[in-house]
Amino acid sequence: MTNPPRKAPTMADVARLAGVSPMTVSRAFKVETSVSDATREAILKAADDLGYVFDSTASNLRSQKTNFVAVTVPSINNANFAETVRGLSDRLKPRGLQILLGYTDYDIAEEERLIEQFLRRRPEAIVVTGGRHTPRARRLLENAGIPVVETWDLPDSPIGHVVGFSNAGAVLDMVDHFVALGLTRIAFIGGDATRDTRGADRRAGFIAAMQAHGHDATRLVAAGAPPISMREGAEAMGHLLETLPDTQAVICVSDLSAYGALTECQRRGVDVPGRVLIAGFGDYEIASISVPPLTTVNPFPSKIGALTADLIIAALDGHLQGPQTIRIQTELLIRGSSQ
Amino acid sequence: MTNPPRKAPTMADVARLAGVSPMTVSRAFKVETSVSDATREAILKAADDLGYVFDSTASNLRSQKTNFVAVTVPSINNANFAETVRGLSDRLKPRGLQILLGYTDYDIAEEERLIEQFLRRRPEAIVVTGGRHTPRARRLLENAGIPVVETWDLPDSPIGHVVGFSNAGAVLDMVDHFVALGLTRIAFIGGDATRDTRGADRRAGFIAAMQAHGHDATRLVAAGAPPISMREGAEAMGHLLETLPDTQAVICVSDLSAYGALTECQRRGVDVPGRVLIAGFGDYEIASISVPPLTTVNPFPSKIGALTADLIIAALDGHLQGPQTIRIQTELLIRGSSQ
DNA sequence: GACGGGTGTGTTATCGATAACATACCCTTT
DNA sequence: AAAGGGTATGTTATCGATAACACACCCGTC
Repeated sequence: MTNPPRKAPTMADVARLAGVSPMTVSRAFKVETSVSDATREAILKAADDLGYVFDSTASNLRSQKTNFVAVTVPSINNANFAETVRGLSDRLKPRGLQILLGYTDYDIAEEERLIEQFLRRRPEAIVVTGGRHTPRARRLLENAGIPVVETWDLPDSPIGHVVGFSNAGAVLDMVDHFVALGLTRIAFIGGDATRDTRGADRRAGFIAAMQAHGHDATRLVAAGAPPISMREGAEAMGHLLETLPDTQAVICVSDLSAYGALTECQRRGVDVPGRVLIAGFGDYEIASISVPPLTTVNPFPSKIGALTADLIIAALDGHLQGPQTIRIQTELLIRGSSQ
Repeated sequence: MTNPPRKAPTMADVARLAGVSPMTVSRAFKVETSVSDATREAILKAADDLGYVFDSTASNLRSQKTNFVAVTVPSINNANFAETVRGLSDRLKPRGLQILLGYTDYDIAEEERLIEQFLRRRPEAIVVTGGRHTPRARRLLENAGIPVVETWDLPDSPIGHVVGFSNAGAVLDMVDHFVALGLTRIAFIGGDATRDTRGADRRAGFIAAMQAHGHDATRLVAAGAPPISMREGAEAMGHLLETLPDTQAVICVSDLSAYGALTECQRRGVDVPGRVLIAGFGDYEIASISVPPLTTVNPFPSKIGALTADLIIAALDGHLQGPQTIRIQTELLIRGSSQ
């Protein structure tokens, strides 16, 4: 926008100025290639003088390598997924791999579109969130010919690699905690099961656990379409307090809705944990800071990212025989909101 | 990873199967190109049968268009910046433009590296956060030959376009609010000025405003290196309450630290707003949900993104003569934490 | 001193799509 | 019926870097 639109210099221009062949220029821009120090220095100087900027698009085509890793997450505005992306990115960067990030808005049709877009860019690997996809998306991933990693879940029939945890299992632990406290009237606040599959798994885990204990598993509050955030949690809690005021404990699909629920109790003068116990999911920062702090589950989001990166690197190096499934052990964090 | 690693089919393969020339296949994959319905249908069918996936890398090189827009933000794990990215992305998507997102960790040296990486990929435009860059980064942007937009700030000497607001001005409004309430002992909690320049501008605005009113502008609590989040806000508030217990109001660099400060008061039994008033910045969701809700400033992050996208599209269409500066009007939101 | 191996550099062909140009055909207009 | 314009398709050359191969030179070894 700023400077005259003269045509950008190419390696050939740099080569001419430095008095070498284009191939030597190409080598000078890579690390660990055999170019003498003097030659490389002269080339980099020439490149700098010309204002040359390396052109990846040409490199990508010829070398059939883009150094992209495609990543799809449900939402970009979510601390949990952001931490996973950060974990991924930080560990891929030293390998020269760059993340191509997209969000699906919790919509598998949108995910399909995104996956197709991304595969056209010829990434070295692709990471998706969750194990539920459209049939076409699944086919695209299966035929992509690159490492595929499904995260944040343990799919029944994985496409390739998996780095995840049992959403249902984590909530089961949570229910056990409440039941051990002698509680029986426990509710679950979550979003539409059709969209957020991890949320749906958590709800399913809640129902299964309650039934296993022989307790009523019908105190389910639907908080609308994902993302379920603080406001939705507050509204759902208000609804719950009005319709089922004898509820003893509430498990929320995430810490954000749990925090919303907590504030709604505070606004209505309902003591937490005195009259109602509250728990969330995700170990967001708010959960450890709020007063009282929130009981939650830590799914180690950045660890998911880091292990996914390790898997990708191992796969690209050919160090993997078959598809790997890495199961993350979640941690139940009992805090003030439930004791 | 899943299927046999046979070589991926190209347009030539599709063309052969469909009985047309590669050029016609190319046309069939674009919208609004003259290909008969019958031919296009046959081509898409052939492509589907072969499992052909369009190869952008070749297209990018030949057409000299990548349809990338590069975007750098300080942190990916920040709701404000995430909303800006979302505003950008949602409006660029219909134009077929894809975002290449990277984060700098509030470090302009890292920003320089990122900008260089991104420019190698030949984006159509580049968006950066803030107006402070290394000299080399600035030079790279100036010579990139593509539209450049600086956001979230109003730089003194912009590189190209700007979509931002006055961070200092917004805090000035905030100080006026507190002074109008008759308060004089007002503190500011923020991070290291050297890294987060927007935070530094807010602090500078605080100092200038206090001095303009003739009040003491030295109640500055340093909360460490960015990102300054809830925990840092709580720690800083604890420090403040111990060292300057007569402080009447606290302005925090963001809502996250403001919320941390609020909870620290609650833990210590210090009434907000009874004994201390608190304000934040950014209008994060927590600010409207917390009890009491937080007084804050709405900088309209998604609007910044949307207007930036509009600017980019206009620039790419050649509808812009010179560099544009769009000034966002921030909104002061007076809430329970300060009244 | 002949040989083997490493290092630095050059030459040629190529990655896969598409811009630019060319052409054939059909339909309308006068 | 000839001219003009639009539509559908084909041909050729090219985007800019680099893989693959070739080769010259230097060093040490037996």
